[in-house]
Amino acid sequence: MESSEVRASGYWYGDDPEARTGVDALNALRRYRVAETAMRRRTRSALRMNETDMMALRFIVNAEREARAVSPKDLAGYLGISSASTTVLVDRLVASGHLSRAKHPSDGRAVVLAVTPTTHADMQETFGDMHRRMMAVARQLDAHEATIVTSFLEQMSHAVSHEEK
Amino acid sequence: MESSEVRASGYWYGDDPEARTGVDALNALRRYRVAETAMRRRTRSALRMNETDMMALRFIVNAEREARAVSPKDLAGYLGISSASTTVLVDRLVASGHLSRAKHPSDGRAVVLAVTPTTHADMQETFGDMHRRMMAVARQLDAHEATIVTSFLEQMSHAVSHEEK
DNA sequence: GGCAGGTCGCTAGGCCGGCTAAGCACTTGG
DNA sequence: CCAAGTGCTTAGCCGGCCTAGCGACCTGCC
Repeated sequence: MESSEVRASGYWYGDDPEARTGVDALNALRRYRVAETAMRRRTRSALRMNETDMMALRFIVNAEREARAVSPKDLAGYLGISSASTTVLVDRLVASGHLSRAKHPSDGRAVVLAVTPTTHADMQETFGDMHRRMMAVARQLDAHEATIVTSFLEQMSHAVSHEEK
Repeated sequence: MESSEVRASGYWYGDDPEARTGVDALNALRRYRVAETAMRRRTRSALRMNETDMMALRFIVNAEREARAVSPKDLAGYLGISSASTTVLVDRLVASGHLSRAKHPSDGRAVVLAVTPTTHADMQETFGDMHRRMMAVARQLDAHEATIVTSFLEQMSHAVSHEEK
């Protein structure tokens, strides 16, 4: 209904062809989401793995980075799936050689999960470059710009979360 | 590895407590994604519907807004699922009273999909407020800010899409 | 010390939503 | 006017989630 005024607010940027409006920013945000979703799908199919399995591996890799042990229960909580589904998920990842199960040193019921060295390297390779590119873009922002971007995204998060009227 | 310098670049904002860095912006982007994902899950469960069905309805509603007829084939293409799955999806949505099938006026093979008035209203109600809130945030940006935000998001999209080295 | 109740992970079985293959109804080009 | 193409559907399969329920183990109370 308001598409006719989309480009109407260049009043103080004059007719700078680079001038953008808030609506452009909104569209860019939508496009980013699409790009990210596509990236996830690509990664998933490249590694022959579903989204949940991906997230599980990333979670465990990150936990290992800070020397934190991960149990199936932790994983289930993080992923928001049942413990039964988690068992099957871990089975899959063990079968595909990405993960190993080990007994918990002090609790006989518990299991400690660890990624195999190969997988650790694969994850690094798969996400390392992308993460570096994103970081490079982020670092280009000066404090002024970072504040604007951060504030915009925080407000958008709020707009999206705000279920109460 | 670089967490120790996260807040180190406030050099020209001085010690303004509001000053942010690119890394903050990156984190805000990640948080936005989480918020959006959560919103989708909430909506889905509120409407007792899966993600694909949601997207299908939104697609059809938007198409109707611009008086464009939607066939199952169009839907399949948009959603990236097979025509068989689309048939079943349409069956579901017709059964739940969200959608109706009608014969195409000139092509006897084709089907035209339309949402029921109730659904149209429901969708409006469900997404209307959120969309308005997002639009309100977007409109607060002046051209300068919008340019910064848009450029950041475009570069991030690129960073994420860039699969070729 | 030993048992009652809680916790952890597993197995079994069901459902949902995707897929491919194949078929039917209709359109269209030679 | 029929052969090939197109749109949608049906049939049957599979992956990944779920709940229910089990055995092994831990722990707090007597």
